[in-house]
Amino acid sequence: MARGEARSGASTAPRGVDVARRAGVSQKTVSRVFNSEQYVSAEVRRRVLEAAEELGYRLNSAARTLASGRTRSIGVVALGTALYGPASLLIGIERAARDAGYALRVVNTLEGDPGGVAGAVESLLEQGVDGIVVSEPIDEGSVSLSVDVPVLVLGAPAAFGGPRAVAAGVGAEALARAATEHLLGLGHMTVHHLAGPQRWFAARDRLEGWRTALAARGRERPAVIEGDWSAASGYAAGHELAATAGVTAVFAANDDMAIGLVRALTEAGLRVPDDVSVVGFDDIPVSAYVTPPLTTVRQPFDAVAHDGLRLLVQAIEKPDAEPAPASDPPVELVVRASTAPPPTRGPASRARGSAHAPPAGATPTTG
Amino acid sequence: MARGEARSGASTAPRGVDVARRAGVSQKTVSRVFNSEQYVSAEVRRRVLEAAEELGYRLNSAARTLASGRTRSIGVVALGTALYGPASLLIGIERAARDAGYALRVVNTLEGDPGGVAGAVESLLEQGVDGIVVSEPIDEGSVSLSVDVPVLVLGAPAAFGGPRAVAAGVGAEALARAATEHLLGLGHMTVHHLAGPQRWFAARDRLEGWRTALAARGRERPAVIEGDWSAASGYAAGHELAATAGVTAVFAANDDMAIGLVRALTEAGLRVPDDVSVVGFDDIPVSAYVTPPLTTVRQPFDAVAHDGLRLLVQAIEKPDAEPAPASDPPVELVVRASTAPPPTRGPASRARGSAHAPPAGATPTTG
DNA sequence: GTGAAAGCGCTAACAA
DNA sequence: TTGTTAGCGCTTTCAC
Repeated sequence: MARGEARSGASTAPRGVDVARRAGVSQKTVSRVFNSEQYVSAEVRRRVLEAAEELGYRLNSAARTLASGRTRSIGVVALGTALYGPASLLIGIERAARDAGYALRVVNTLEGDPGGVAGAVESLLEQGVDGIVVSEPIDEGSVSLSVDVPVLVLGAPAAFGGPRAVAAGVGAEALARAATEHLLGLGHMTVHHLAGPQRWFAARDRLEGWRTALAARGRERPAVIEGDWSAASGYAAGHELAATAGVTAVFAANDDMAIGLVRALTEAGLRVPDDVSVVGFDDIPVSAYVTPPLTTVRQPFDAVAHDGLRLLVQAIEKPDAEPAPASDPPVELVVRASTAPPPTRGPASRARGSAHAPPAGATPTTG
Repeated sequence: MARGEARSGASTAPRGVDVARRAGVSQKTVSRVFNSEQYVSAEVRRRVLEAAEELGYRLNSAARTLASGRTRSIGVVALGTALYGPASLLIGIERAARDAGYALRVVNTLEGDPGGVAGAVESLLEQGVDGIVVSEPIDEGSVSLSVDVPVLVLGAPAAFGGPRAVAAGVGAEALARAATEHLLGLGHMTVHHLAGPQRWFAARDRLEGWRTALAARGRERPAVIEGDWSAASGYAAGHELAATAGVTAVFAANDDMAIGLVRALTEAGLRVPDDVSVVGFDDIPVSAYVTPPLTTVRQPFDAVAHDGLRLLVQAIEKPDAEPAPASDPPVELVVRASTAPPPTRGPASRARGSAHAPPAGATPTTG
């Protein structure tokens, strides 16, 4: 059947042979030009490019994939891109993938989705990808994935992605430790922790960092309150903490919860940071402008996405090379106005209902 | 060359014929089963499925695409997924696409990217997509795109996506009008507007809604301040507005700017809402927990993504059918504590440096 | 209901 | 430096 006839699916788009005919070369030469292979004379290249331009030629990626076995694309399994962290990570991944010459296929797995991560991976495999990024997964208790393409796990143990997976992370544990140490350094006897949902590896890492920092100083470890990342859960936790004696410092596992927490404390008549200091996690865009401006910790999403993708691309293109270890991302604590030394007089002296003092400026201080 | 030999790219994955052989049928029958075609006996279907299961067979999507001309995937051009609106929209698009049986290819175009939207579209076309979603584009002054697949434009005029494009939107103009009317209804003589960057269609729509609401009541239209969506720009605008006489109500084009704005006003000694009322836009998760809880407007991202994708899929699968018009999304104003009637005494009576009264609870009131 | 044959548009291997 | 040949694994068409 001739091209352009009624065969459904037959498109009218120009093919390599059309360009070849027009340029007076073989189809293979057109292929060479579009793959930037060597051994094509400048003159031939020019003619091919010109012919392609005139025809509006575009490589057919399905044909390419079928013939070469390579898709030149990377699949991403993302969870809850509504959250600041995962969303930021996705942006970094997209950029890094594009820079490396890979297109992106995205599957979102909302928490509680049937099939979960495994199902998402399966669907990516069906679409055809050269590698897979599992971004900030939650622990579903499933056995590790077994796939035949390289896997990069972001923000979780490499083992999560199967035996041959590589991993990269924001170093959440070190960041959490820094946040906790900042509070201890201000003189607080201990630090309470408002944790994220413990099904998330990201939440566990932060808890672990907090625990480590307290242990290093031999401090008492108060009971952990577990939130769900939302400001609403931070708010609920805040009311709970306000009713607890001896709370002078709280490390929240993300900024949203910290903001809800601050609000609840304030409503309960506690001043932040005079009575209670609060540290968040993420450095979301508004955290410098809430009242008081939030001391928080900034995650190096770009660096992590970039590093991680480098590992993944290496695993795809040079499967035998030893994977270079991911570099340790920098710890960046942003000190603003929600933290201060503990109150010198006991909690009994807390002035209920008093308004808090005008906080310091919103300009972040990096340390 | 036999399968499994050294030809690079030759994978060892089972093919349709392998399944066919095992099930004792032809390869075509395997294809029928996996495409849910009719005219396959239950017994044959069962055998095929069983054989496929045993072999771990998976359809090869590149081969499918090449043979059928259909990719079963949709490309998304997203801008600045770091922002709450675009990120939320992307989640909705992903879900709607998956429900419709399409995979997603995503290209991020950061503002100022060379090539911009046109370049992103070109790269999607190269990857192979059956349709394209342009999500919340900015006006780059480029002529409209001309592509040979259906285009859905989200949050901008359909014309932006070319002659045959369809469009859907959050109804930002109506939402902005509602926000402005809420303030006027409280008794404010006029409402100032802190606009988003006017290269964004989304920002223009909000400005237009504000303008319309003022015009409808014949009110004076104050000079517009243009921000860049960030809390920092809202903060700068806030200091500017604090120095302007007669400002009693401000409508900010998003919540981040509103939060920065509130902070600047507060620092300048103005109380929100006693001296100045502020309305945001988006209803970001923390807006209920900042001080005071922010009155804002909620965008129906899910509904829009869903509706829009329905249009796009229809354009892909039934190109000749008349596109059903997108339904008007609901207007949802969330009234919290950042808005109140204007101060009865003149601005001169504003108590500089006084702390603001404890705001009302953070529970949203929908109206 | 099922099967055989002919491509889809490209890349791999080898020849010239 | 360029061309030839043979598939990649499916879907399509048409025959049975």
